[in-house]
Amino acid sequence: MKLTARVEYGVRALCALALHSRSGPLSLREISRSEQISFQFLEQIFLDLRRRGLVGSVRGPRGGYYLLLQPEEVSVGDIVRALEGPIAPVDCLAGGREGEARCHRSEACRTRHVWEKLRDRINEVLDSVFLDELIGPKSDRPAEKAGSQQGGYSP
Amino acid sequence: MKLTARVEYGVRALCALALHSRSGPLSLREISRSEQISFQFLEQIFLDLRRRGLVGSVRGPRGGYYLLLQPEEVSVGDIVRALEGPIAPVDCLAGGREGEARCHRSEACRTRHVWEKLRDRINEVLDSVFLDELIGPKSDRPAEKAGSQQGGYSP
DNA sequence: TCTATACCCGACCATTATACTCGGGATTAT
DNA sequence: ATAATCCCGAGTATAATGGTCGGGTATAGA
Repeated sequence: MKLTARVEYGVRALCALALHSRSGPLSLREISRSEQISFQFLEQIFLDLRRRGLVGSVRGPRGGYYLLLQPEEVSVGDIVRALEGPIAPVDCLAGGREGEARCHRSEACRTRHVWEKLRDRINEVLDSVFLDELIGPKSDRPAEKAGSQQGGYSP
Repeated sequence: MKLTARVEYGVRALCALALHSRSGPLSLREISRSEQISFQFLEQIFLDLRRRGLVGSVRGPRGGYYLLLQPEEVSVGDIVRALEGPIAPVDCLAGGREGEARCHRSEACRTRHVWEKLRDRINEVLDSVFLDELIGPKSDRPAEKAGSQQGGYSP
């Protein structure tokens, strides 16, 4: 019952992006430094986030990533599913939609509805929190300043 | 966000125990066969279930395991926690109680309350389902019959 | 046009967790 | 005595995780 580091990093990184919204794209190098996340690992994570349509990218100097949606439109659930795939606490729940994919073992199906309920609650919780809540009210946020260059965190 | 096979097996095995309640202990050999779970893996699982006080054991021929509580007193959450330890979707939530164990990274704490909420909902769901619900109404249950001997499933 | 900065991406690697297996030992009904 | 059963530490094969590496390609600015 654990989330991966990918998800933790992804959420934190997208918070950074959300806080940076108005100042153009934010480079992975900067996120890596400010969030203390391995730069190369971050690259992997952002490839998925881009493929899943959560962020856009700009190449070249002064490039980086930016949110494709408003912070209040991106839920933690979106991030989790982008980085870990569909949430399914047990294997027999993964893949296929509700009706099909029934277990071959009738006994297992006794417990199936528990796992379905669990899956639904997990999705509900994760879908109820959005990036704008995570970064807090505007008054809370540090004034944006253009960060310094180079570096990149490596554990 | 996955439960382990240990938990799946544990829940199924305890259902078997619950269905067998009145007929004395049930041996792992029988559970292994009827639930198609590796016998030796089941042994490991039941060691934990016993240490955590969910089942009692009887050694020797005609021995086996039995529930220490009524089926309506054992929740799926009890089983999960017995077999996987306390539920904590991210590491910084594991160990230590509410107040202490705060993250060293202030940024991470922005997201902390999401994971706490998630953890609490997961526990709620798992604690709301009990063994008696899983095995269904009495009318549903197959009449108990003394199972045949020997065997033990191995994948 | 050159160069540095950034994203892009497949492949690799080390560590850990998982899902078992193995080889015994202790207990007890028959 | 025998055989069934639980008890238990240690080993093992596979997969997932959390990275790293070595190259691309695009592009802003000198």
